[in-house]
Amino acid sequence: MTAPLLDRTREALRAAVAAAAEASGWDIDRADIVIETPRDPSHGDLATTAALALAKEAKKNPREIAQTLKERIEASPPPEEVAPLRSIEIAGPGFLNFRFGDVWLERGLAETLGRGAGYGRSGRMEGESILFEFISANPTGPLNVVSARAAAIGDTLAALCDAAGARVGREFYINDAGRQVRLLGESLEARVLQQLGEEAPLPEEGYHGEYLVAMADRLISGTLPDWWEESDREARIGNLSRWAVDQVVEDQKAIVEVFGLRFDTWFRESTLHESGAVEETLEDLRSRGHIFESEGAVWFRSSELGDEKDRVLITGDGNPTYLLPDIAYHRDKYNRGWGRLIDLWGPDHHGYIARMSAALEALGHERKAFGVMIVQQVNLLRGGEIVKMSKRAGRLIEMKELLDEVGRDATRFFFLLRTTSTHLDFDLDLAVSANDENPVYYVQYAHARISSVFERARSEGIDPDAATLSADLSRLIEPEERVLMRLLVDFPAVVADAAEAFEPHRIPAYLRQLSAAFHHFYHNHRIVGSETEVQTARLALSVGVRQVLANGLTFLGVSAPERM
RNA sequence: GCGCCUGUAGCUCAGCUGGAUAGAGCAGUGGGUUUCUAACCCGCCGGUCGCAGGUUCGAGUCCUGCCAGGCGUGCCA
Repeated sequence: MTAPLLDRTREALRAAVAAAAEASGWDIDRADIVIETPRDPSHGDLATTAALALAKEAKKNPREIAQTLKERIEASPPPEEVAPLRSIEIAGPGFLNFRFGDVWLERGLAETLGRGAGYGRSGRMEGESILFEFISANPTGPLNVVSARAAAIGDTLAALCDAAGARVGREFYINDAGRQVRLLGESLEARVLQQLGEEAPLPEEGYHGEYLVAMADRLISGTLPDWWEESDREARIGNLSRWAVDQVVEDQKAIVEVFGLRFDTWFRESTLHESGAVEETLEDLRSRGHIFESEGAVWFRSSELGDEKDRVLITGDGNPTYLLPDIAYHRDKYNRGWGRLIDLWGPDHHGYIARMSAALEALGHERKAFGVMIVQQVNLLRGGEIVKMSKRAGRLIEMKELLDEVGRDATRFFFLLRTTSTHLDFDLDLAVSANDENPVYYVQYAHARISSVFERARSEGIDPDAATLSADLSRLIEPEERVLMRLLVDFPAVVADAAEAFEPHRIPAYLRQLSAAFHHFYHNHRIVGSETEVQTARLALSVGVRQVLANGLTFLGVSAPERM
């Protein structure tokens, strides 16, 4: 696809600066030429620090270099149809500030209107294929709030990378094998027996949550399955575990859907054991020379690949540790054709990154083809106090409770507001508050407000969508209008930058900025009722703004209401 | 001990991969639209960017060392 206007413009300027430097005999890597948006709009539309970067090598005053570059660029400017340069200024220590003709922003608005719901997409990450794995909780209980945060981030990140042109997948990993699942079965057995009036203590490290009581109810209230009476206790535990896992996974699927996200795959660990992929992986590692045996256990020599010590894959009593099937799982992802794997893990897993990276490198994959984002912990605040959570005691805030109390829009918005790597204080009182203290409404309100303006226009027989076709965009000359147009031009780059940096929080930040600019514009200028041609142009601008608000909110999984 | 995250306004946080005078929201305070939604807009108040060095034309951002808080450091998952 054609690159968005801002990307094209930057590229054209970069080329012009590079050519000017080269003609002067200065050597600068094209990629090192930074073309940025000045913080202060009075410094122009775009700026470069190239002269400052060249100062050392050229052994000249940066302002002199800037002067030379300026003259050469003016002598052979970038193509008018991409970057209609109106002036170049030298400022400060040697910045080059570029200013464009009005037509530049008008083209940007035209592009926004032309691409509609597709505006924001680009080809920045074309050719990449990325599989995002997130939530991936043990199927032993309800999803909690950290899972909710990971869900919001993973889903939005995938959407952003998709918009940037990458092929993406969303995957949920179900650890339905191993000790925890067995404990789940044993815990459920105890709950069922208790309800049948028998003395049956919960296993020491079992699951104490109330949800197992409810689950036992469900199991008994129907007729107990045939396998319940099976004499072999092992078989009964196995059946209970499977049954319980299915129940839990169904619940997880349901709540995830309420949260508004769809996984492309729900991958079960057990399939890796059944298919022999676990053994295959071990043999693969062995044939590549990364396996040794010691003290009766099978080890992976991960210390040779950056891990702090070697890791056990098969324990002394012959069972695989969690690591081996997990390596097999990631190996499977590559085998399914994904070029890059991104996992979202909780902070308690950070020590695990080195060994997994080592394993995947041992299997012949590039280190940068595997990445882990640590989603930091969430503190829920109520009345200014941290709500204590404890998994062991069975007291934890479930994702479902959060959604019931706060609702999907506010929950997702709050989780996406902050950088992923920081601990998050989630103020429940603020999130549920339906007043102007709540930042969620600010963006949604801008969208609703524009919708309301359109309703008004239609009541006067004016069709806003038709206005976009006939509008003379050069009638948009007010400063507030130009600010909005510039923000619209920025949008695809904001999306692509957020995707490449894996920083979804940039989207809500941008949307707040855009909303603020619209509220400001709205306050100072009339749309419906202004002079006809101006009215048409302003309606077109509003269509563009509303479209970008909607597109951005869609990335976040937050609704864009017509009225509030 | 070692590893990871964090430390920026009273509170919660941004700061675009090293640039120009460090920004928002909330709280506080004072105003605003008889016209398309006041869940809005405008003003004021508020800063030793944890501390100390270093790198350079330039550091909140990079390097080193401290200080403080959180999490981790299993032949558990």
